[in-house]
Amino acid sequence: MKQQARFFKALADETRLRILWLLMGQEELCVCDIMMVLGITQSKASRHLRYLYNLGWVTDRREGLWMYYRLAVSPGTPGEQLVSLLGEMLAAKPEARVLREKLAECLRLKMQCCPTPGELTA
Amino acid sequence: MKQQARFFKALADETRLRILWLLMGQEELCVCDIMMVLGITQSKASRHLRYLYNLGWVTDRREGLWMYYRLAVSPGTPGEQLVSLLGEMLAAKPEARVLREKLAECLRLKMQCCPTPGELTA
DNA sequence: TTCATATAACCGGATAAGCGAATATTGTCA
DNA sequence: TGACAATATTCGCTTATCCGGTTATATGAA
Repeated sequence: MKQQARFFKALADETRLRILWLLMGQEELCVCDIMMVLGITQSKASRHLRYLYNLGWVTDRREGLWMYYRLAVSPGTPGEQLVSLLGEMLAAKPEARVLREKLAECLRLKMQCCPTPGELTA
Repeated sequence: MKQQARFFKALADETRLRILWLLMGQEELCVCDIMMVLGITQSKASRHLRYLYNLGWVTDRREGLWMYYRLAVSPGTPGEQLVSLLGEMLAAKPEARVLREKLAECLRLKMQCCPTPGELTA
């Protein structure tokens, strides 16, 4: 049952919840997106993303200098049920809505000034 | 979203998971039941039960010297969904089954040697 | 009241988690 | 190759968490 405790520990941190929330609303995000939207340092963003990666919550994909992360929960697994539950819990929160709006704005600006193939198809 | 992080933090500890698991299988339990089944100190059992109590996961009921705790998740809430998800996750675990068996044995012995009205109706 | 029992609360100490700053790694381009 | 950019990792540091042991509180009985 130590395994289960570690599983929930991933959700026991506000920053990681925010990251998962952003990834729920977008196919994939790079580290700098998350830094900007959440207003956190690069080291903090990267550290929590690696944490989630090591526990299997997200996968990564390198594209040039950028590392893109995306949610990696298989349908029917506890992880998937938990993520959708988390989504329900946060959908009502104004704070969470604001994050989604900031994300959309951030992605819009990015695509406008320096579009990449990755972003155009996403 | 700090609230949600605290919510999941309750499940980020193996002892608390075990306690919730036991409470899922029984109407209510007193502190000494949990001490015995999990093989932990009184201080540890009480501490985690108060933790769960303060976060609203369980309610307490005093009956003489004993404090009985029971799960306090309202149907349809995230808490209830989470508890049932946790139940699914643990049901397959041999370790969790063993705990339930130890609990049953422990309650059987208790009822045999010193039955109380509370236990007889439960 | 005094004692015994069950539980809660407190107290250090050990361990783990989180952080920013600095550094290392990896990939790109000239 | 060297310079640069995005990300990962390491390094101290601070803070939070968990623990066993102890003490305090509450209840019931003698």
